Amino acid sequence: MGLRESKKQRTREALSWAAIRLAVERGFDNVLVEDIAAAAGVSPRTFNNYFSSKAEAIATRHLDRGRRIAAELRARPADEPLWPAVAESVAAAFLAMAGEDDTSDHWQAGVRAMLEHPALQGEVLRVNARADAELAEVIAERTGTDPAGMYPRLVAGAVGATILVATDHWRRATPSVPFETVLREALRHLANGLSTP
Amino acid sequence: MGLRESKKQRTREALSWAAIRLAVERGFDNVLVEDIAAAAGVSPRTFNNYFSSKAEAIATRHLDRGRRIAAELRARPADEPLWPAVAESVAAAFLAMAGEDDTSDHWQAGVRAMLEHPALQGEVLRVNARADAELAEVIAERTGTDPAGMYPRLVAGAVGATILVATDHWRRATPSVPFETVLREALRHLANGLSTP
DNA sequence: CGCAAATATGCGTGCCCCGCAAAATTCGAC
DNA sequence: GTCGAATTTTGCGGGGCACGCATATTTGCG
Repeated sequence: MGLRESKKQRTREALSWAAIRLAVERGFDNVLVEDIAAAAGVSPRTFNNYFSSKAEAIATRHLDRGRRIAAELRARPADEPLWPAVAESVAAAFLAMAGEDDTSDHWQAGVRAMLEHPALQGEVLRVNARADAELAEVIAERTGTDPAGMYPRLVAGAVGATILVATDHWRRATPSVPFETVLREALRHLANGLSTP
Repeated sequence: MGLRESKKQRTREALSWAAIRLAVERGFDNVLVEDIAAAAGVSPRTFNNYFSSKAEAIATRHLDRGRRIAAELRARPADEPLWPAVAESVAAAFLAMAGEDDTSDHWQAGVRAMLEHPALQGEVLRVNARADAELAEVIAERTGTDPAGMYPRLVAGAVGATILVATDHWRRATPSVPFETVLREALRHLANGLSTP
């Protein structure tokens, strides 16, 4: 990557991170694009050269994680059975990105409040769908099924939905529970074909 | 329902329908709230008393359909196995609302274009999630599982994702295919536990 | 160095969404 | 029917967002 591109990357991350931090601290509606730009050291106009909305700047981290799941799955041995491979890929992707997260109660409460904003919900679901599409490609390769058929997309969609449910469940759990436990339980249900427990 | 409320209902539907028609005909960005309000015979300000955005006005039909699925499922015999009951409920809900749709190629192309708009994608996914939550409640009752646990939400999420995949697949299919065929194939995969075909 | 390409910025515009208060309409009791 | 209370509609105004366009600035390279 050239110097030019890596600087762009850093600006992008600074903007995204500033957007998240400010929105968690003050609430989505109490943050102006102007504030985010200032926190990242660029002009307000530049913000919209990187992201087409506040919500997109915040949700881009979710997209990165989704992409990483597909990447992890691609890197796994091709002869590994599908469900274990998926479970490990998801777990690995979350683990790899967990270090950056603040785990204080205060932060988590802020995140929960932030995620109630309609614009953010829509955007998160949208990036989830985009990640599902990438995941579907990998699954088609892995299972040898038609990439234009429904099967790979159905599996990817179910995995994406499972991650959403697990994440949501974990965020609401009181007292708090290790995320990996919740995630693996959810994926276990899925691997069992969602048969009634 | 009182006279007052039924009039509100009619206004709501007039606004939603006008929003859809205009957006399909001209494209989402080429329709102003002002146009929608005019087409429905109310003031622009009134539009936002009913819907908090253009996208919401359009997506509310999807929400209605989602709600209906939950209602159909609730109306089915409690001893029917889960997957067939779900499949029939989904099929029934789509069938019941199919009559109102324009099936011309022109219309369908317009719908496809409209659905590419980010704001609309987010909103559709959002209402899908809300419908999933209602569906989860019914599934919890039906399966006797903990409504606060993950299982009902996982099933509902998978069903919701399946419907999205089937709908999308059907919209892109060329030459066109009966929707019910696609839908039932998708649900069959799901009922099979998404095992590799 | 000096030029070409890429990026950042400033400015102006059109639109959206909502709060608020003032009309207008509806409903029920009499 | 009529009147008053409750509900709904409307107009106005404001704050903010997203983006097109032209200009300035920075960057990488010969």
